Amino acid sequence: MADFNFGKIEKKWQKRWADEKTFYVSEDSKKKKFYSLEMFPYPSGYGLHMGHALNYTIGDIIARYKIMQGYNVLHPIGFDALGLPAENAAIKEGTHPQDYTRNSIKNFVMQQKRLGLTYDWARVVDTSDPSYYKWDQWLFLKMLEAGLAYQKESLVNWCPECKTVLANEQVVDGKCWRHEKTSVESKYLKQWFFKLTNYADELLDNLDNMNWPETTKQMQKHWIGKSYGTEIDFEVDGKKWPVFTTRPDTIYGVTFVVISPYHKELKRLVTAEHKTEVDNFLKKLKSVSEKDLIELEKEGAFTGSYALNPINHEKVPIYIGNFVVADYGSGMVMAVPAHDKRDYEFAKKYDIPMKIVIDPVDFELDDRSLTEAYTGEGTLINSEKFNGMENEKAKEEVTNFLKEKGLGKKSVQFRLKDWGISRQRYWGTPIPIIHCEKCGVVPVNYEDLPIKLPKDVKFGEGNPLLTNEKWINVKCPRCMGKAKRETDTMDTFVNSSWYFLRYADPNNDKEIFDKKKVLYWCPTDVYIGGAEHACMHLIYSRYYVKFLRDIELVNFDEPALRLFHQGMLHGEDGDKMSKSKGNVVNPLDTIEKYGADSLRLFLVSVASPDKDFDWSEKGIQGSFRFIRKVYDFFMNTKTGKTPLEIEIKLNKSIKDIGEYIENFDYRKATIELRELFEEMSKGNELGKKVLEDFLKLLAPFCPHTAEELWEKLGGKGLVSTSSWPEFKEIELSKGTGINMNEKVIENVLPLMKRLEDRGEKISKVHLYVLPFEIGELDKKKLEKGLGKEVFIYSVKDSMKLDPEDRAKKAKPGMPGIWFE
RNA sequence: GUGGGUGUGCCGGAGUGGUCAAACGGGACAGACUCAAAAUCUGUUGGUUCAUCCUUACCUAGGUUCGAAUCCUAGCACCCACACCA
Repeated sequence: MADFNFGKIEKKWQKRWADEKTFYVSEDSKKKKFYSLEMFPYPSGYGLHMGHALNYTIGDIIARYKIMQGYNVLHPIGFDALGLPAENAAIKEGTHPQDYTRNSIKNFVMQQKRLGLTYDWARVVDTSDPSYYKWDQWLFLKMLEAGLAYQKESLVNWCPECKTVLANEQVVDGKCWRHEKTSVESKYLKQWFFKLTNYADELLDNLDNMNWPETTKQMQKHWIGKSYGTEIDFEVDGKKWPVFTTRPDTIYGVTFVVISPYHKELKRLVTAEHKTEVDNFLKKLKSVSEKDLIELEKEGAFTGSYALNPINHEKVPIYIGNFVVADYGSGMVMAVPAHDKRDYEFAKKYDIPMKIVIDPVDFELDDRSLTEAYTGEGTLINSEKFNGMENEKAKEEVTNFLKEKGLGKKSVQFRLKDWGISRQRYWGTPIPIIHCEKCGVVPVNYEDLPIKLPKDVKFGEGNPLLTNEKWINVKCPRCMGKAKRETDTMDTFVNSSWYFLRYADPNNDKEIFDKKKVLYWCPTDVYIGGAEHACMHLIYSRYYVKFLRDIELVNFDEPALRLFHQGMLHGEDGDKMSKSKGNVVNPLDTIEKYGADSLRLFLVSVASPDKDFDWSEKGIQGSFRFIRKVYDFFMNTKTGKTPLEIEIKLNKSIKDIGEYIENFDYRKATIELRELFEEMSKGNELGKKVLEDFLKLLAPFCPHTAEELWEKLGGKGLVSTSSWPEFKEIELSKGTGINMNEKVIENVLPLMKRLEDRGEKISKVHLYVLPFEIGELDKKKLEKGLGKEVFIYSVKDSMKLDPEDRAKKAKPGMPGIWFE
C-alpha cells in the first residue's frame, strides 16, 4: 500500500492555491457570477468549533462546484468582530478587546486555511476596523436623514449581567440570550431606534416569493405578526383611551378593562385609595420575573378607575394585569372573560362577572356553569341590535357602527417593533451624534467620519466610554460650543446587516462600495448559516437592503436568493458539544489526525447537512478509509480501456452528483461517489478520461487528495479549476434500457398471473413508454415472453388506447401497463 | 396553545406506488493475510432453505389499489421553533 501522507499533501496544495491566488476573483462581465456566502463568524478566543467547519465546508463545496462549472465565484470570509463577548472576555482576562479580537482573528484565519477553503483572502472584512464601521456610521446618518433613525424614551430590556440594553430578539423567555439564568429587567431609557416597522409590510409580503426554507419564512411571518382588528375608544373621565381588539364582535361582553403595568400613563388611572395596592403589585412583579414566564399566573390589581364602554355606556372597572404587553396595540385591552382564555382566568381569580355574548350553534352556554372561555364561532346574543348576527359578520358591522359614531376604527397591528440599537458598552460602533448644550442632538459631519473608538478607557461597571473625558468632550459642529459625544454604541447586529455587500468592494475608502461592483456580485446566490438567525440577523439584513435600495445604492430587494440552514452538530454522546460536558471535538485536532479531506467528507456524509447529527469517531474513520482507498487505487491503477458499464455508471454519477450538490444533498452525492468508486475499483483497467472525471467529482469534497492524484495522473493545471465533466444524454437511456424487455416481462408476468387467478381474462397487454425509451422495447420479444398480444405506445402519443389513464404511471425503466 | 417536522432493519440513515428483505456508512459475525494483533481484503448479517418457493417485516389501526415503506383517514410517540400580541 502506498504511503498516504495527507498532511504533506494538504500543505503542498494549500500553498500552491495561495501562491497562485487561485481563488481570488474580480468582476468579469463576460462570465456569469456566483456568490456563495457563509455567515461570518464571531471571532471568539476559543477558535474554530466544529459547527464553523461544517458551515464553511457546505459553502465551499458548492463554491468549488460552481467554479468548475465555469462561474466567476465570489466566496469571501470576514469577522463579526465587535460585540459584548469580546468585551466580557477582555475584562475577564485583563486584556483590551482590540488585542483580544486581533489575536482571535489571527487564530481563526490560521484554522480556516487548514480546511482548504476557496476564500478570496484579499476581501476579508473586519467589522472592528474603523475602515468598516465608518460606513456603519455613514449609514446611520443616512437613516437619520431619511427619518428612519430616531431617539425615544422607551422601555428597554436591561440585562444586569451585561449591564446593557438588549433587543427584543435577544430576550429569550424573559432571560438574557447570553445568560440563561439572568432575568431581564424593564427600564425606561433614552435610546436610538431604527424604524423597522416602516418596512413591516414589505418584509412580510416579500416572503411569499422567496426561495428560503419554509420554516424560516414562517418564523419571520410570526415575528412580524400582522393582525387585523379594531381600535375602540373607551372613555375615562372624559378622556379617550383606545384599545385594540381582534374581537369587536364581543364588545357587549366586556366586563372590565386591563392595562399593562408598564403603561406610561398608568399613574393617571390609579386612585388614591388604590395606590398602595397597585404599588405592592408592581413591586411583586419585579420579584416574580424570576419565574418562568410560561408558568406565570395571571395577576393584577384594581386601579380604582372605571372606563365607559362606548357601545352600551356600561361602566367597567380598570385593572392592571401582568399579561398585558405594554408596547403592543395601546398597552390596554378590553376584557371579555366569557370568550377569551386569558380574560377568563383573570376574571375567575378576581371574581369579576362574565357575560356571554356569543351563542355556539350546537350547544348551550350558561354563565354560571362556564368552565372555560368559549372562543369559537356563533351568533350574537345580549348585544342589542346585533343579536342573531353571525359573529364573523358582526366583527365588520360593529366596527362600521363604531366608525360612524367616531368611537373606533379598523386597525392593523404588528408584533414587529422598531429596532433598538443603543448599547451602553464599549466594543461597538460609536453612534455619530453629538449632544450640544444649545443645539441639542447634532449629527456628526460626514467628513468627520469615522468616529473611532478611543483605545484608552477603563473597564468595570457600566459604559467604559464614559471614562475617557477627552473623547467625550467635543465642540458642537453647529455652534462650536460645548458639547458631548453620544456614548451609546450600536448593536453588533448593525455591523452584520450589510457586510455581504462590502465583500464586493472591501477596501473602498471613498464610498461605502462601488455600486457597479455590488450590482455585479450581489445579491448572494446562496447564504449558509444556522437557523438561530431566522428572526434577528435575517430580518435586519433584509431591512438594510430595502433601505439601501430606497437610497438607490442597490437595485434588488432581498439580500440572498437562497438560504440554507445547516443542522446542529452534537457530541458523540448526542448532547450539545460543550466544554463542561467534555464532548467537544476540535476541528484542528481532527485535521491533524485524519486530514482536512476526511473531515470535510465526514461532515457532509453522515446526514443531510440541514439535519442535526452526532459526531462519530467511527464515522470519520470510515471517511478516512475511503479516501485512502481512493488514493491507493489511483497510485496503483494502470490506464487502459474503460468497460461500458463503468462509462454508463460514471455518466449517471456526473448528472446525479451535480444535481445533489445544487440541492445541498451532499450526503447522497458522497454515496454516489462511493458507489462509483466501488464499480471502478472492481476491474483493473480504466481509461484516463474516466479516472480524471472521477477526480473532478471528488474535488469539491476532497480537494487536496483530488489535486494530488490529478497531478500524478498528469492532468492539466489544477483539478480545482478544471471543468465539471459533461453529462451525455444518450448514454443514460442506454443504461436503463439494457435489459428493459426482460425487466418488463419479469414484472408483468406475476401481475398478470394474479389477475388471471382471480378469474379475469386477458388477451392484450398495452404498454405506455417514456418517449426516449420507445426504441428499447421489442414487441416480438415481449409477446413471446408474455404469451399475449402486446401494444406499445409512447406516453405522449395522443392516439394511444388508454381508457384507465395508465400512461401517467410510466417511469424510466418501467412502462405504464393496462390489460385488456 | 400555535406553527413546522419526524417515526424504516443492531445503530446512523436512504428510499414517494411495481426493479424492496430495503441504498450507503457504522457495528457484529466468518474467512484470507499474520507467530499474533492492528490495518487491509473477501463474504455473511429477518426466518426457513443447497437453491427456488414460501413466510414475517418499514410506529399502530383501518382504507384506496391488481400491487404500499411509499397515497388517504384516525391514533400514538418523539423533535424543533414561537409563545400571555388582545
